[in-house]
Amino acid sequence: MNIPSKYDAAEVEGKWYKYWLENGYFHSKPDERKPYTIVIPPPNVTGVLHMGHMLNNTIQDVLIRRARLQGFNACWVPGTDHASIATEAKVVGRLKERGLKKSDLTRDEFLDQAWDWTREHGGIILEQLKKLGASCDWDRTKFTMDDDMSASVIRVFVDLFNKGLIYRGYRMVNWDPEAKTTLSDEEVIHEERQGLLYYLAYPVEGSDEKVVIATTRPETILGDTAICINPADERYTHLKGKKVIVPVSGRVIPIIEDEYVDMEFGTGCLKVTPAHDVNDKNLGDKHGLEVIDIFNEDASLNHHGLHYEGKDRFAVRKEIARELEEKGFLVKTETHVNKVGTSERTKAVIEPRLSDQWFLKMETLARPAIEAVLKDEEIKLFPKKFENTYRHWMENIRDWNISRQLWWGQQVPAYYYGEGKEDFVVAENQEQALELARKKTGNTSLDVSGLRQDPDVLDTWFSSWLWPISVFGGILDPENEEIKYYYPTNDLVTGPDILFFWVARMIMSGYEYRNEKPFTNVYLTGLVRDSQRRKMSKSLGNSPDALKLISDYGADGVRVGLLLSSAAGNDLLFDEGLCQQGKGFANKIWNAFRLVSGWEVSETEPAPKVAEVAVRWYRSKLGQTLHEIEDHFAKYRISDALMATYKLIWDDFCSWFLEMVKPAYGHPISKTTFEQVIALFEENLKILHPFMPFLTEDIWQHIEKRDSDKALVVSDWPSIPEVDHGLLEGFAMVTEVISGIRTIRKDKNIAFKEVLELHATHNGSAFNGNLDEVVKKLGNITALHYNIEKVEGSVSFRVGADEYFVPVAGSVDVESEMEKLKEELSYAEGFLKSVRGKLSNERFVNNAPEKVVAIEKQKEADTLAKILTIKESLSNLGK
RNA sequence: GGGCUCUUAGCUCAGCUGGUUCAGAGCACCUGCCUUACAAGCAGGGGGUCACUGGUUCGAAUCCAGUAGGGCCCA
Repeated sequence: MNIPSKYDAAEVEGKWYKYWLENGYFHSKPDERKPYTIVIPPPNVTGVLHMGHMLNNTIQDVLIRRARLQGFNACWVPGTDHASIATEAKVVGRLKERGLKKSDLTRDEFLDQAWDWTREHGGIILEQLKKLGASCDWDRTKFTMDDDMSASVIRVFVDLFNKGLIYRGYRMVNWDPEAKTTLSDEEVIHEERQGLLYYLAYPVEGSDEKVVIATTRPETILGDTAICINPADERYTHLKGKKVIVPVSGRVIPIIEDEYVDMEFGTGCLKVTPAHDVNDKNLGDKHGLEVIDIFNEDASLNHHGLHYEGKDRFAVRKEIARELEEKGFLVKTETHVNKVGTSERTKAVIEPRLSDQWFLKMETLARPAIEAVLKDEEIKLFPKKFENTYRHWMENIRDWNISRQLWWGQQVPAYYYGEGKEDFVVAENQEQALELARKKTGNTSLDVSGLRQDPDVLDTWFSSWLWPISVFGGILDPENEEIKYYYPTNDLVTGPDILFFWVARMIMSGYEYRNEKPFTNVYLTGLVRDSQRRKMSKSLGNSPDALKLISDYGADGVRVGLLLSSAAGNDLLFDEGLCQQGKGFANKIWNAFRLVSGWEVSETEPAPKVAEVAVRWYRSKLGQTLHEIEDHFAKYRISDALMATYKLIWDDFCSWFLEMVKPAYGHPISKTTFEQVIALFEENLKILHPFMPFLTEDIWQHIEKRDSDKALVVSDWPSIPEVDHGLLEGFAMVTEVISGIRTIRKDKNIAFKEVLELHATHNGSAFNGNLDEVVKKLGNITALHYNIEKVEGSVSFRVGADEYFVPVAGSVDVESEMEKLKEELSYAEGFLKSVRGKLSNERFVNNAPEKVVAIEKQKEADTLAKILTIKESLSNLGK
């Protein structure tokens, strides 16, 4: 075998990814095998790969590659979403650079621009995923704005409308004045902001009295239509039925009473601005108040703002505060911390705003989704703790505002034929709409020019909530082969931040449109943070360049680095050192391979006993570890599965096994042993492949020239070897013996090359099945003597109840030997005391299970024996 | 303000239905080694009142209550 001395990740990764693609290993089509399906959480089409994506997709790749090895028909569907707000913001930004405004373009012209942008930037992120090694079925790549995907969305809208679940409502919505669109509640982030609480005095009509209210938003007084007091508040009883004059505008508004008012907050007297606060809106509705909207869509003031018309809300806040002060209306200000809603996308402060929007009723849709997760456990969340969060949201679910005042997305399929609120029809296309409208109005001469489609588009999540169905064409053609084969999918891997946005809604659409769950397991990853626990963000600049990491540490190294510290649901504190560890691991395996491949193989050399026991032992160890790994995977503890693999390969395979089978310098290895070593190496590669696909495939192909259908990526997951527990226990004891010998070498400055002899108090039975050969080889021991009571001029150590002696040249330091023995003795005596304490406690002996008592008794016996040997050694030394 | 959740070694975290899997892992740290696969390595080692206070129990990191301090979600 001709092996390069250095592992060149960059070259290897490019080569094997290409090979995998050329051979279509990632492509799936329905067949007689069981499917294993994952749909990717579609990233934003114009985004770039960040650490969150890397983690997320590494986990998906681990799962899908393992499933592929296990013989499932593995299908990982990739794709992107159109991200209305983000993409539209970017397109608007680009227009601005050219001195253009969105309103300068027609809708179609604007959409052309958006498509241009998508074509230029879209797919970058998918190319980056390939660098990471993602084994997606690229032939299936979908985009939420593909024709069939959009058609699915429109069909679902029409269907839900016809079922009475979609309605148009005039509601208080979250308005993003920068993007000039509404946002769903979930897209609003509440932040604490330091602000001022303004105390304003409103003159009471027809008296000299003034009533003081407290507000954080003095500019909204221009939209006030009432003052509200608590009917139980005796301070204001005398004001009942009176009116006050709004400062600056001079409008006269009523004083109303409602128990909603918190008497403790501020002055206990509340200004009511129904157009700009959702609670005030409710009060207004209840008391039949006028609604005065003082803002334009960019949150500058309109004509109700009087002399502030055209100015921004924050500028007006300062200016009106000054005016109020000058005119004597401002009593005082206090600093005040309050929560302000901001846009997830644009960071703009959200303005509550009344407008016509489309809503989806959630209550009936939520019902099966609640049961599936919390009752029937048809769908499992990992980690389970998220079920509480899920429950809380689902049980308090509110209707979903699905319209957005944007152009980039699926246009709401509602067609208006008149000015009345109900003068519209909903249909999949204009022709059907026309037909419906003619029927509804009885006006047969109505034509398309009399129809006006709603200008708004649908929320991007209204596309992605159908994702597991629509990628397989399950909405447009519910009986097609693909959807029947691949749906429901198996695992979903995503972040907890979109548990409601996306996961919960997919579950709802799944039951509504397939009458079946969309996936069985939901693995929620942690957020990737930096080592100071800060969220990774562009503005902080603490997010490492994903591709640079891959080029520095190799994709395998980065994958290992990310996975090692990402216990499910725990945030991952990213540290480049972890990638370094991953790279180091790759290097370790590479060198192990170089060692093995450098051995000269002899046909005639018989397999030594030590190699024979080594092989038996490693098989057992492999079996034991595979059981652990299976268990970890079953619980979605991917990092633990990796750590178990890491220790198996590094500690057990490299440090113990290879050292045992390694032929003496200049000697060949027996053919039998060599073949066994290679076979075990291959089993390691299979287990490791999901985590480190490139390195493992490369070594696999170096081991021997293989036909294309024998690539590692499509080989088979190891069957679990039988575990010989007795052998594992014996070996564990042997490692302690070897460790004892090594410690003596170190203490006495004896080089490993220098041979030693070992004397043991037992009769050799503790070294069953050639384990003595292991001691000899790894301890560099020439002779083992059994049934020894004591050896003059030797250093001793104990493993279990047995004592071992190593004769050393020169004088033994009796003092320090005795010191060590005394320490051991006092520890053992202390231990004995605690065990006897338990055993002498009647209630323990009577109440504890027999097994536990027996264990304690065994401990007592073992410790007594140990104490005896230590005492003997001490007295021997003392002679 | 409401709900959920967490606090274990210097760091990041395991520790299941209380009992030798009970105090662990990885990294970091310290001490030897350039031993012919690997110094990105090998061998050895130190390090924790399991946040605090009570309770239940023969027995508590584990169960219960309270306190303190983080985090998340919602209003």
